[in-house]
Amino acid sequence: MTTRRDAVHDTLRQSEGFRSAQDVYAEMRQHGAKIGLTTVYRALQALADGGHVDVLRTDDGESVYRACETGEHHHHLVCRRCGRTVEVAGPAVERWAETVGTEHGFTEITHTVEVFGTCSSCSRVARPA
Amino acid sequence: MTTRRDAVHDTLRQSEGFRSAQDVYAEMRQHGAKIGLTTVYRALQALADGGHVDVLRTDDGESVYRACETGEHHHHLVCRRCGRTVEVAGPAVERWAETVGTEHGFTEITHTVEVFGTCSSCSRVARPA
DNA sequence: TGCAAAATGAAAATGGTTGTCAAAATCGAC
DNA sequence: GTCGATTTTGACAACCATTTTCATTTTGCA
Repeated sequence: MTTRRDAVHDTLRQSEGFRSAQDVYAEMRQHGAKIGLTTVYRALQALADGGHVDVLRTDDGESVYRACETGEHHHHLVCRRCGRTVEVAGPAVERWAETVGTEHGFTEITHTVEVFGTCSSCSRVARPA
Repeated sequence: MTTRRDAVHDTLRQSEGFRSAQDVYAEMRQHGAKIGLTTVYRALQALADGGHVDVLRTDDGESVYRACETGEHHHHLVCRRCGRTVEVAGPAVERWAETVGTEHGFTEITHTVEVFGTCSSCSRVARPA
């Protein structure tokens, strides 16, 4: 009962960066897969719930997904131009978040951290913002 | 030409935490203000563009706004239950983001950092997740 | 005062995402 | 293998925050 979900997962794994549900759907159809948009959404949600893929929101509110190489907690360094993504660890940040939260009497502390930049390839190609 | 915008800004300033455009609109109408939803959206965008308010996205894709006390770069510690928000500085995080980006050959580095938790008042009231 | 430019807002359009529901695939028991 | 029950699927419609449109009102300024 997971053929579809695996197919979605595989498609995601073949991508360098974060992809939207619609992206994944379009790509799968192009490769001849018989799958509906609804199913792609459901598969991505299931994968995200199970911690198999990471989710984040673009500035225009789209959810984008990425197959993580590691199951451990990590953050992302994302190229704002081409979407290429590097997984990075930040023990110092984890500690900082925990400390800051505790200092103000907060409990059950979580955090979101994403770093954006222009990767070396992209900055070589075009300079203007 | 800024009466409306100021009114929106004021409404935002009276709030403890982040508010959605629809929230702000509803509240202004309740207080008798004659303003359209479109204008609220436009005002919030203008304020955000001008750096007068901070924007972030909720998990369900809604944009929420908050009047910052400081114009300087800072992050937020947000209570996930009541929305109460504390502005926090994190010099260590700034440096970390910059370093991590540079190490991987990225330029023009920016970052988003938000910390979530349950504030002391809320954790006293109810325990379950 | 007059008029051009900007602001306003009601209503319609947009678009990603979710809900609905009937058809198809899958599973388990016999 | 077969049959009914359960799950999965996907076309389509519904949702809803946000944006666009556009006609009207207000404002800026000579």
